[in-house]
Amino acid sequence: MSEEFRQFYYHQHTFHHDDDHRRTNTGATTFPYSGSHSSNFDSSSVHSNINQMIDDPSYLSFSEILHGSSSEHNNVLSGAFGLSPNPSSSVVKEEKKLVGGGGEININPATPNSSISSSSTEAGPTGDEHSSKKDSRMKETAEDEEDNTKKEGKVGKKKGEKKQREPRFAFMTKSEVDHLEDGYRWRKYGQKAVKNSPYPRSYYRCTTQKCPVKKRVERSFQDPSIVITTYEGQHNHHVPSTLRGNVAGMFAPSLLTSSLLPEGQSNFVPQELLLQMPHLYSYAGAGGGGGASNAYHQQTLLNNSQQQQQQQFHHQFPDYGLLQDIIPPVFPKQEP
DNA sequence: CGCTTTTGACCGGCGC
DNA sequence: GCGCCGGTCAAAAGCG
Repeated sequence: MSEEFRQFYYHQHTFHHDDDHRRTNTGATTFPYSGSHSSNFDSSSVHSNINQMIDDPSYLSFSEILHGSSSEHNNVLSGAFGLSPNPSSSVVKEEKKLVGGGGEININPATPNSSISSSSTEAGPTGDEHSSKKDSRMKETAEDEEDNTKKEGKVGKKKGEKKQREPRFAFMTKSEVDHLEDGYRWRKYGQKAVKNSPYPRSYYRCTTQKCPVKKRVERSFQDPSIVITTYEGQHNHHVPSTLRGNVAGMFAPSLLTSSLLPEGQSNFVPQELLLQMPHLYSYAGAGGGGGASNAYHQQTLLNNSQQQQQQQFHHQFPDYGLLQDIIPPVFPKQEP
């Protein structure tokens, strides 16, 4: 399982500026960011942001979502799903290497044989999210009224209790666009400088009422072409109807996941993930509906061996069905 | 005019 | 207690 945490599916994804379609926010127009962020990189704290996600035991692999248990199958999809934090999960303490540029990302422990160490100090069963800070705020807005999640945190949070961490999903994408179209509507509510990175982290919230989903978007400072997106929570609604006409809406999670994911996970797969699948791209092109609006040209980075493994995966899980072209797995690293 | 983004302030947690 | 940090708020500005 811990190995899976360190495997991020990696998509190449080139954005064409002259086809600046319906992005919902600034996207590439603000890239690269210029700010007063310090760039005194410390080699001892390399990409702590990425490590934080990868190390976080609350992240589970996609295969765990698919099959309901941890890693019988060593096939992993892009990134890491997070369900309720598992106190027994392993935490990788060692630094990982992120090799970019060449089109290949390797996130490996520095010392493979000793890379796994158990820890229950971080993100235990109660998590450590503190998104309900309004309790001490003077102001109350209508938005607050509708946000039950926050209220729960507000009311439910007692001394010594920590708020339950929401399910999370993180993945990396090679893209010039920071905020990828995913079919849902998001409102940016914050941006913070990331320590040891010249690139800021942006915070988005799903604009649908009562939907608790949030996401964070940031760039890897080691390879600025890589965007790291972290989803938190599950959508409690479908893709907005106004967006169903485009390519994103064509692949609403309900469509995709109802037969794929365990109960309760049907709205969990982020559209960004789906949109980045090259197979999906061709699928969308065939459909015609999203052809013009889908300006993404993508390629996965599977080598021959991985492709063979992919075929084996399809053979192993025939019920993957049509979805096999939408959600390819990431295969375990090759032994030399 | 309504919605979104920007951005500085603020908060709680945590380490020292 | 203090300072740092990640995350959030909300007024102001921007935009269509």
